[in-house]
Amino acid sequence: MSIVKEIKPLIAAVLKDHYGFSTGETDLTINTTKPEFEGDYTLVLFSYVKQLKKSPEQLGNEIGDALIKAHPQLFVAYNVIKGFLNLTISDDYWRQFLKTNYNNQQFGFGQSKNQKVMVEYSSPNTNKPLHLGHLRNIFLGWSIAEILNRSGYETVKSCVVNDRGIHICKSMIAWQLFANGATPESTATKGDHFVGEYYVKFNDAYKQQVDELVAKGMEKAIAEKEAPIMKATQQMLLDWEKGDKDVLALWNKMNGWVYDGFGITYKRIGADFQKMYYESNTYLLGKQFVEAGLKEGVFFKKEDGSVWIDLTADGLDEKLVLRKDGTSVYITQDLGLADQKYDEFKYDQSIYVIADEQNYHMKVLKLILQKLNKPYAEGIFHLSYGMVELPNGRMKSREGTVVDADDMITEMVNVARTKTEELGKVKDFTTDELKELYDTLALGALKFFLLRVDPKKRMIFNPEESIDFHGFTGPFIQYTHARIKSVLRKAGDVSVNANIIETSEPILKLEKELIVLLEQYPVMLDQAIAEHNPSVIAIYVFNLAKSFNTFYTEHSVLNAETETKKQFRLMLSSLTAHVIASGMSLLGIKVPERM
RNA sequence: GGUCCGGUAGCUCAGUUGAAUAGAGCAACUGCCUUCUAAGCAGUAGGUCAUUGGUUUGAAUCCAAUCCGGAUCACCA
Repeated sequence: MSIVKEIKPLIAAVLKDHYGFSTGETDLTINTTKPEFEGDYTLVLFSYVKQLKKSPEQLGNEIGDALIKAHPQLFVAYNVIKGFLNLTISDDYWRQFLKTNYNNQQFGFGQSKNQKVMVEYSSPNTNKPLHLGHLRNIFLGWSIAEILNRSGYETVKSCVVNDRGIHICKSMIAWQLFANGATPESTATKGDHFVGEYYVKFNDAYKQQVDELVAKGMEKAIAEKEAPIMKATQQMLLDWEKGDKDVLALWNKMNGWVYDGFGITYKRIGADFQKMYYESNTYLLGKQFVEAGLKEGVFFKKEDGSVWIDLTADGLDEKLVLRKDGTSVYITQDLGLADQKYDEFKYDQSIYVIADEQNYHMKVLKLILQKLNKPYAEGIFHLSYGMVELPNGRMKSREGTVVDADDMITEMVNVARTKTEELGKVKDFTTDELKELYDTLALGALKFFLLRVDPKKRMIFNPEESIDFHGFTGPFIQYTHARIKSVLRKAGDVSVNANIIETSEPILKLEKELIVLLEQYPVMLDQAIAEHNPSVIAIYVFNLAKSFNTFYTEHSVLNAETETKKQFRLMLSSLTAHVIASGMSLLGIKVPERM
């Protein structure tokens, strides 16, 4: 149990015993004490001053006295400044914490929650390669699943591949028209990039045809429908739906190329899925909901035969759930897929990692399922994230302003190589070791960059400036880890005598700062889960690394003042390295032994 | 137009269940490598927390209005 959770009921008890004042533990405001004051944790007193008719100073002194008297093993000192009661926790408590956990590989992990959570993420289209926006999605989804997993939830990572529709047909038509049978192999191109090129070719040709028609005097809106290449694409979609053999063969072939390409990228960045869904299999789902919904009066039918739900009472609009020709729309298949997932996995929670442009859609999805009284409706959570934008606005694939995921990784690897060579610290590494280190640093920098920001906020990426390796970055934290490991290696295989710290001298300020932070790790995990927000972990691990570096510069571990100090600091360093490695692994980031 | 999200240092972001003098990183400037990794540390400078009003002992945080930016409201996906 965390120290704050431990303290709260003790304070509540004092308030009750001395003043007959009942307060919920959540009403107590306890913060870490600011470094300029004496103490570890601080109780804010203002809220009780009025009700108890005492001055903050008097109140603080009385509570402080009572706490020390009742729990001398826990509280050793206090001071009151203005309305703040600063409490000092005994060194014994911190030593005990360190002793219990310095070698505990499970530190921070939660007990089994007996709950299953599905996390759907990535969900790419098969007509173009992954870009920076996908990376944010993938890193977020993977990370939140990992955080849940380590905290005791059973997780199932899933992916819906958007493998059908007009956009896929565009690449297919363009390939038929312009490829002359070229393949990824024949052109030595990664499959997803290869197909993406034909998607671009389609758009170029389409634009040209529209311009020609407009030049001949046709109205633009009509020209956009009449362009021959567009008509051919629409015909192809119809043929696909009819199951035309040749079209299906081409579709399978081109999607296969894309999957090969995605596979390479997924493997490199560490993305994985336990369950794949393909839209070509799910796009007809959900029609049974329409029947049921009509019967229950949740949906209604218009004269033209289309089916709707009226959500105006919930502050939304009327939403179409079935076209007049009886075909499904997007929301219909999402209803069906939610149901299918539940059938298969009986999830307690289902998290959808989808960009915030679909906030409305996801709100409607959950609302409809609630109105249909689906047992799993409450467990649906949209992990909405902001778009990654360029300094001059959104990335547009048609305008060629997307930052390609593979290119981005390659560039980061180059930066990692350059910086490593400049510093020349790992000249004895083999080629393989160097390759691994560059990958570790490159992906560490990239993942940290995308995960350190609150998912809800849209973020700006400037391709002109490569991602930094100093300061609030992945490599800074990786460096700190390598540094600690270096010290631990030099210390040798010291089997730390945990008893030796029982009589140790006072814990110094910078040691205390570090140990207090370490103790908060499990609380951070809880917070990250409560907020569905991996940036909580990223910020925490950064602060931990920073705190270690300050300590490290000021105090020597191996040449500590006394042998007990040395033991204490080795344990402290060891736990710090472990929490850094553990926290970073929750973000999907590896930490090197040396760099 | 309706709904939702955002506006904090030159830049990128924390802080938003109200609490001490609003914090980091980058960029700028100044120091620190003969002892554990300087991808580091210490320091200087940089703020009308979009604006106005309100609630409160106390507001970047809550409420209202306004300004600015974005998303969304398709028989598109």
